[in-house]
Amino acid sequence: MMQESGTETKSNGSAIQNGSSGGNHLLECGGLREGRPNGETPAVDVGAADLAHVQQQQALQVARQLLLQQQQQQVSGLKSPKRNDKQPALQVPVSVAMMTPQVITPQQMQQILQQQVLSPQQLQVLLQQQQALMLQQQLQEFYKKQQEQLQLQLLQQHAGKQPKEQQQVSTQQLAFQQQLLQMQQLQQQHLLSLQRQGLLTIQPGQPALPLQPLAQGMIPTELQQLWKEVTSAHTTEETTGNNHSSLDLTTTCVSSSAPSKTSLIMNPHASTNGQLSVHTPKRESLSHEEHPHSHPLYGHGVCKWPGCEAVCEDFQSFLKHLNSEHALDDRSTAQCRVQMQVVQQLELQLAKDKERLQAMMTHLHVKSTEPKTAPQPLNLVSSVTLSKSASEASPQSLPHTPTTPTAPITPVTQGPSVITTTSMHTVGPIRRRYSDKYNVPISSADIAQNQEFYKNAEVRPPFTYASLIRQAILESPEKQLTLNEIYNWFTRMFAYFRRNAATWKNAVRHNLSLHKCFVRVENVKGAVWTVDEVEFQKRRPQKISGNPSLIKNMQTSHAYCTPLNAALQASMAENSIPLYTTASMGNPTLGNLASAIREELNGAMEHTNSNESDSSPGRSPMQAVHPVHVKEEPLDPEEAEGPLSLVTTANHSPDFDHDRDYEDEPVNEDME
DNA sequence: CTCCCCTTAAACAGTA
DNA sequence: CTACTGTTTAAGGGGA
Repeated sequence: MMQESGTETKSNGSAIQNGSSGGNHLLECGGLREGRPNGETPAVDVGAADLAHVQQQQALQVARQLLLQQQQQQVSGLKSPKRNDKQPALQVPVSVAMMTPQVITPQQMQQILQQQVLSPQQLQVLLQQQQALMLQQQLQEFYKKQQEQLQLQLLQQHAGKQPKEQQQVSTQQLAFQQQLLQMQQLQQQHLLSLQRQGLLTIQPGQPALPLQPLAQGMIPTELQQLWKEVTSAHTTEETTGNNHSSLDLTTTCVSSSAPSKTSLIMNPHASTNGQLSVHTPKRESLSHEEHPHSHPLYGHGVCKWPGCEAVCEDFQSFLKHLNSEHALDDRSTAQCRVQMQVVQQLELQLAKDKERLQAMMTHLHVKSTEPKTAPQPLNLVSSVTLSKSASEASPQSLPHTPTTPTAPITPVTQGPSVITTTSMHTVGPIRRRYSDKYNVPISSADIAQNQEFYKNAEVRPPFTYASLIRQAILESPEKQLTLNEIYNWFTRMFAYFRRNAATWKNAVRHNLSLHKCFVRVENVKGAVWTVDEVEFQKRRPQKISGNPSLIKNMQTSHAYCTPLNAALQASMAENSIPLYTTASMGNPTLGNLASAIREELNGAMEHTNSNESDSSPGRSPMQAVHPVHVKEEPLDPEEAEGPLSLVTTANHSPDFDHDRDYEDEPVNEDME
């Protein structure tokens, strides 16, 4: 107000300005800039617990590769201090291992990962090598199986039981054989090209690979995928008689799969497949039984093509949909690339997080299974003190330190994430924004995990400043915080905010001033900030134009959520993990997640029936406002005051020392 | 393309 | 004077 001299209509202007809003975008999208002062790219981070199953198989491969490499190193006289005796049991030739992924148990894998011998970059490289190798192996194996299958079918055909069907089958099998030939040729070409690039040395444990060839590594999988479709469709056809779509699909795809072009086409399949060794046995069952719905892109009656979610009644319609909507075009190609990135980063992230978790547990000497499943959205309060020491010990510590279990305070955390982030970004020429958003940690299984994650990982939280500020305030016992306390909450809860203080603090102040939902309350000792929930929720309805599919909307309305969601859905579906889009509400873990998302980012729903049901007079955030109007609506100036009651009354607290434990920052908490 | 939201930067004023 | 707190404005990016 005091500034009236400078610019007139200050106060008015702000009021109007604030009237609108309703976004819950995350920092992720808009926020980051390459040119930032300290330039730490907000990271790639996903608490990938949800993907654990999916990743496990992949991790097994990585682990194996790790071991092999280690062995080689050892042979050549390099230090490998931490290996244990398990290796002999693990040194399975890759090819064999491929066929029997179970050779290495998850425990073994974890052990390997725990040894932390490799940096994230190394892991990534290994991962890619592994993918290429694995694809190769799988392809070969697949061919064998296919041929066997064909033979079998041919034999059966000779036996000739039902002429009609068999005739159909025979024509199809002719096509199969032709395709098989084609594929074999393709495969050989591919093999050659791979080997030419040095990508596919048959010997394991080779040095770092260029990243790009990975795309080509997908080709075998693509073919494999095609064949899978063929077989599944084939079996389906035998019963349904509708064979055209599937056959067309495959033939067109195969024919169009000129070595150069195809590399990108089927990447989503490839990615999904590639990391799931599970498919190996699955394929088998596929060809024998009827598993029409086992298509990686199809599940729960929905097309799982990232970002699609089209409803397909049955598998046939799905195939049609797939054919028409996700044909070979620029968009699909781009999506495939994105998906590829997603998978890569998730894989990497999982490994990293496991590593981190292990280090954390080691550091804290905690039992490995943490029962804590925070029922609340983002209540980090409980465990704050615990992690404080660890997290704040070193904002940016060494990149990668094999943690000795005895180390008192181990810098387990941020280094890797930062590094990987940058490396990932340099890797993918693909739209970086996407990648960033994909890596929003929403994926982690529960909130608590996210909290820990953010405390330690220097990853930008996917929440707006407003959401975070609100969270900070609501978590406080008095529902009010001083600016400095808010600062401290930020630094305490998010490793990311332990740097660039000037920037984000400015942003915090800016948000406090800008948003009506934050109310400054004069106090004896100064001023505290409170949250006007009504105001806060006012922003929500705009986007979530209330309707039954609200949850879904909310997810799609969050940019960060959507891509990741799509990616995760596909992955989770593989493991029959309920999607939090649709089924999450019933699921304890994912339900938490979903509710957290809602709480954190939208606030609307949760508060309607819980917190603020009383303070929001009869206007459900959803229905109250029509989609758009809000913007210019010059909301009456007094409305900011009305609901205040719920907080203002509490602002007596003479000192907030119980809430301010700012060892972390030299800030002036005791300024008076 | 436009509108809106969010973030970031920065200027500026008041206060301790 | 300096540092902190608050308020505003503006620019730029991204999503709808």
